[in-house]
Amino acid sequence: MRNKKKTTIKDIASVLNISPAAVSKALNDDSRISAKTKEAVKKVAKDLNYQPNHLASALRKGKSNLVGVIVPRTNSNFFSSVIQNIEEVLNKEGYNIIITQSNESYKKECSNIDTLLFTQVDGIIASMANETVKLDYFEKVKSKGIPLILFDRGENDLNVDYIGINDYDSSHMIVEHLVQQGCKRIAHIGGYRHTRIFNNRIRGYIDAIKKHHLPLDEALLIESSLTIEDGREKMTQLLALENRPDAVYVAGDYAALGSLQVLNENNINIPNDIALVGFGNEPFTSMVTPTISSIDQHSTEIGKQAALTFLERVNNPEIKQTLNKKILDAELIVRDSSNVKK
Amino acid sequence: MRNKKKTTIKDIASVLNISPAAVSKALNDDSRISAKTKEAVKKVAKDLNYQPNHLASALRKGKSNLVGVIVPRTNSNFFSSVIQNIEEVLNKEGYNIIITQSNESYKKECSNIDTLLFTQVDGIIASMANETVKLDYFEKVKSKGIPLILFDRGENDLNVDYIGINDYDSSHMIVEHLVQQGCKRIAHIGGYRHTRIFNNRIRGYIDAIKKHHLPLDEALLIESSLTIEDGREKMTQLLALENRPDAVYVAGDYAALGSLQVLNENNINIPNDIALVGFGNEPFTSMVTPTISSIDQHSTEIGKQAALTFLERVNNPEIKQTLNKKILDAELIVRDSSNVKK
DNA sequence: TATTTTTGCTTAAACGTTTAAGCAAAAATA
DNA sequence: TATTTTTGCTTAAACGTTTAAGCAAAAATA
Repeated sequence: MRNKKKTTIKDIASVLNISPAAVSKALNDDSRISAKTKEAVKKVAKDLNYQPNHLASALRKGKSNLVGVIVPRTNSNFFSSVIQNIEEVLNKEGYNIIITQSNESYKKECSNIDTLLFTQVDGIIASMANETVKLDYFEKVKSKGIPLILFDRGENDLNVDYIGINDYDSSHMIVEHLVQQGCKRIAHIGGYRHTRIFNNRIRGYIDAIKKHHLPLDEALLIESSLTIEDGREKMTQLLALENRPDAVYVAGDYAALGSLQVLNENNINIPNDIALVGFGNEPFTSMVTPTISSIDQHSTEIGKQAALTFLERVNNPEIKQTLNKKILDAELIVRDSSNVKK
Repeated sequence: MRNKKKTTIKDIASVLNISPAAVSKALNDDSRISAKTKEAVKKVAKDLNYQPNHLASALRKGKSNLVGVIVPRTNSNFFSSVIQNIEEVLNKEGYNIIITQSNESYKKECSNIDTLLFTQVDGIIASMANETVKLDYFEKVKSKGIPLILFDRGENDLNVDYIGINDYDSSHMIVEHLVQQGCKRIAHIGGYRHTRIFNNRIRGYIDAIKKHHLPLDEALLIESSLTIEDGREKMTQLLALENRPDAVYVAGDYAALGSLQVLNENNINIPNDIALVGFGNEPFTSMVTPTISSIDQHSTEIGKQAALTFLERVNNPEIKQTLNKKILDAELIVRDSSNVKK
């Protein structure tokens, strides 16, 4: 029963003795086709198991109804949640998404962009790889004239839509919370300064420290790749100081986890000896011992906003893309690692 | 400088005063085109920033060079690693992949299949949703005549290629390990029996228990959805027994984590009072306290094999698809949760 | 009833490639 | 030198849709 030859509009047309054009219009509910014909066409289409050829219609219409999504990795609660929400919004509007991952590599990101452009996507929603400094490939997307929406990891210089949280304020929230817990020497294991969001967190940290008249010690501000391993290393480095911090704010949950492991291994009481706060609210922060306080980035909202922003762009192509930031407030989830008991 | 009008083969042809056909052949390195012409064409293509229109070539060639991947969720180390390896192998052969997630829902899985078929993928590599019992949509893929490759969660009845680990033997490995640790009452929180892999784990558990002449108590064998929450619930249920188990083998790491939380909350010593083994080797198993022993499913190898199997199918379309299982041996990673100290 | 508008289609071309078939010129062979 | 083969292209059609333009018949309007 295997029907290798695919049913086309022409097959339906010849069954009903009408033109292929009429079939196409009937299937698309054109107002100039009679209800009777529409019904007949749809019945035959079903009987013949007709599946429209997306390639042909996309080619003819110059629109693929596909949206490309690029994330550093899918294996993260934040990104997979953003993706899920992008998908939900876009599916309703007849778009499908193609997910690709850069694995934090600039080279992979470039090849992802090429792949997506090659597939003729109608737009790209992306969060940039850690490695990415050169913006040439993203400029290429822009020059194609299709919408480019960035989230979380973006870049002002691209002058496109951006959805993210307020990293600067988040740092303030964290420092304030730690001060309230009685901490007086707060360290920051931050991300790479060249990435805007991490730079904002660092700036927020510095300003908040100044605001509260705490010591702003160079040794307490460390740049990191924010992997588990690097979190371990940087925490070890902090413990080696003669004047140890009494709180550490880590700009990523994975690095915070590495830090926590080192603290536990050294029998340091968390949060009484050293309090710990992470960033990202990954599920494991509430699984480990002690549970880690962290910043929730509202992935649901970011995903929805990214999708809606794309829709607005694609439906109003006459409006020129400009820098357009939507900044959401983040939320600090206080857990055991920074909840000093009285 | 925004060049809205895309460069086509015709543009290149008119610059060089040759036919579009010659340009197409030059770009595809056809042997009947002179080196001189090829060079000229490639230079002009680059100058005009020519990007081939994938839709047109796919339509004409009847081949999209896209492969669809369906996973229950991307937010899992196992699946994201499988995907990464599928991608690596297929990219080298000129294929790109489209990732979709079913969120363990049958309905979503069906719509994913429709999307992928609509996009004219050349094949589908999938791991089935927990919910899926009816195979009609997968039959639809088969009836299209494109390769269908299943991994991890598959179904014999579909008679297609399958790559997975030996679940039956894995259960034996786990029970044997627990027996060696001195455990005498081993419980199993298993997945849904209707899913083949979970059924195999259950069968393996039962046979291994019999083999070692241990008590096969109905109360010790529980079916579960294997979420964190359900793991908590089922472990609570086990603790309520008058004759508690001294070891619990959980068929999924998330549920194992829920179980671990309940044990910790009840101040039960792991592994001395109750030993615990999970399944899947998710990264968090080595992050929690105590670390959880688990089965590694060789995601790298599964991804590669799935991709290679697809390539073999697509390059040999004349060979009829039949049930063709590639079963890899899994590996038990022993950690603190089942390492009884002497 | 004569004219205008609407309905329900058809015809033909197009989207941007690829490819089978063919042909003249050049090169190789006899 | 005559014949055959190879080279390097062109021509034309096709993949499966969509859509602008058009036209006859039916319906609405004057």
